[in-house]
Amino acid sequence: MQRMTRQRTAVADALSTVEDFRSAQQLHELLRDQGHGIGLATVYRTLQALAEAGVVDVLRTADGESVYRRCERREHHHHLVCRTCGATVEIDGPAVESWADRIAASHGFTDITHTVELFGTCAACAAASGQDDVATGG
Amino acid sequence: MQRMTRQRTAVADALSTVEDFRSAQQLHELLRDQGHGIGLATVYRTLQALAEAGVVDVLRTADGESVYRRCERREHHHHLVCRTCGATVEIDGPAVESWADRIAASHGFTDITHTVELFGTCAACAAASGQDDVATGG
DNA sequence: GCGAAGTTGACAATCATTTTCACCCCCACT
DNA sequence: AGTGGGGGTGAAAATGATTGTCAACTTCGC
Ligand SMILES: [Zn+2]
Ligand SMILES: [Zn+2]
Ligand SMILES: [Zn+2]
Ligand SMILES: [Zn+2]
Repeated sequence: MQRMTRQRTAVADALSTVEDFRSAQQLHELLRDQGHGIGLATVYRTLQALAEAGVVDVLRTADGESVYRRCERREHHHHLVCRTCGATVEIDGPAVESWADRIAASHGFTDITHTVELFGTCAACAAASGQDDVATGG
Repeated sequence: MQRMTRQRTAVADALSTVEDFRSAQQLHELLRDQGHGIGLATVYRTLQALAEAGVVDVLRTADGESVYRRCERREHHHHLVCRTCGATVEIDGPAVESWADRIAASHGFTDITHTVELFGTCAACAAASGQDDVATGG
C-alpha cells in the first residue's frame, strides 16, 4: 500500500515548480534549500516510483545521469531539450511512431520501443552566446 | 600523434569480428580469452578514441552501460537492436532527419542533434521464446 | 491511541568508468 | 640498427551516480 508522506509530497511539489529536466541530486539540493529535511535515497526512490507510475518522464543526459521532469502530457511523447539551460519542449511525432513500427516490423522485430530525443540550443541561449561572442570580440 | 600498438590493433580486430553492440568489459573479456594481455583501462581508452573518430558507434543500454559497434556505414544512421540477443540492424530515416530539424527549428532551437534508437525482439529470439512457452506449457 | 506495515535516512556497498603514475615501447631520425 | 622522447599501458586507486542495508520512525485503519 502506498502511503502519503511529507517527503513524497515535497518531491511531487518540487517537480511541479520546475520546468526543466532535473537530476535526483539537483532536486535533493533544491528540497534541502527549501528547508525540507529529506534523504537523498528517498529522493531517488520517490522519483523511481513516479517514473514507473508514468507520472514523470526520465531521460539520460550525455554523461549518463538520469534526469526527471513532470510533463504536461501523460501520453507518449518526446522532448526537445536545450543542451545549455535544459529548457524543454514536449513534441509529438505521429510520423515517427509509425515509421519506427514499420521499420522494425519489416525486419521481423516485435515488441518495439523507441528512444527519440532532440537536443539543441534554444533561442535564448543562442542569443546569450552571440552576446558573449560580441563581448569577447570587442 | 596516434601510434599503432598491439593493443589498439587487437581492439579493432575484435570489433571487426563481432556483429553486435558490446560493452567495454565484454570486449575486454573477449580479448583476454583470445590470449591478448590487455588492460581494461586501455580497452576503455581505445573505444573512446574510436568513437570520437567516428569509427565505432556508441549507445547506452537501458541500464546505462555504454556499448560499441563497428558499423558498416560511416555516415549518420540509427539502429534497431534486439533487446535479448543484441542483434543489430542499421537503419536509415531520411524522414526522421528532416522531421527532427523542422520541429527543432520551429521552436527556435539551433545546433540540433538527435537520438533515435529502436529496441525490440528479433524474429529468432521471438521464436525461441515461443518454444520456451510451449516447453513450459507441456 | 495502537500496532502492523510501509517509509525514511545515514552510511556502506556497487559498479561502470576515469584517473594516476611509474614503467614501457613505437617510430622518426640518425 | 641504435636512440630518445613522448605517446601508450596497466594495476590499482579514485570517482560518482545509484542502490542496498537496517534500525528507528511515521502513517493509517481500527
Ligand atoms: Zn537554453
Ligand atoms: Zn514515440
Ligand atoms: Zn534477438
Ligand atoms: Zn538521424
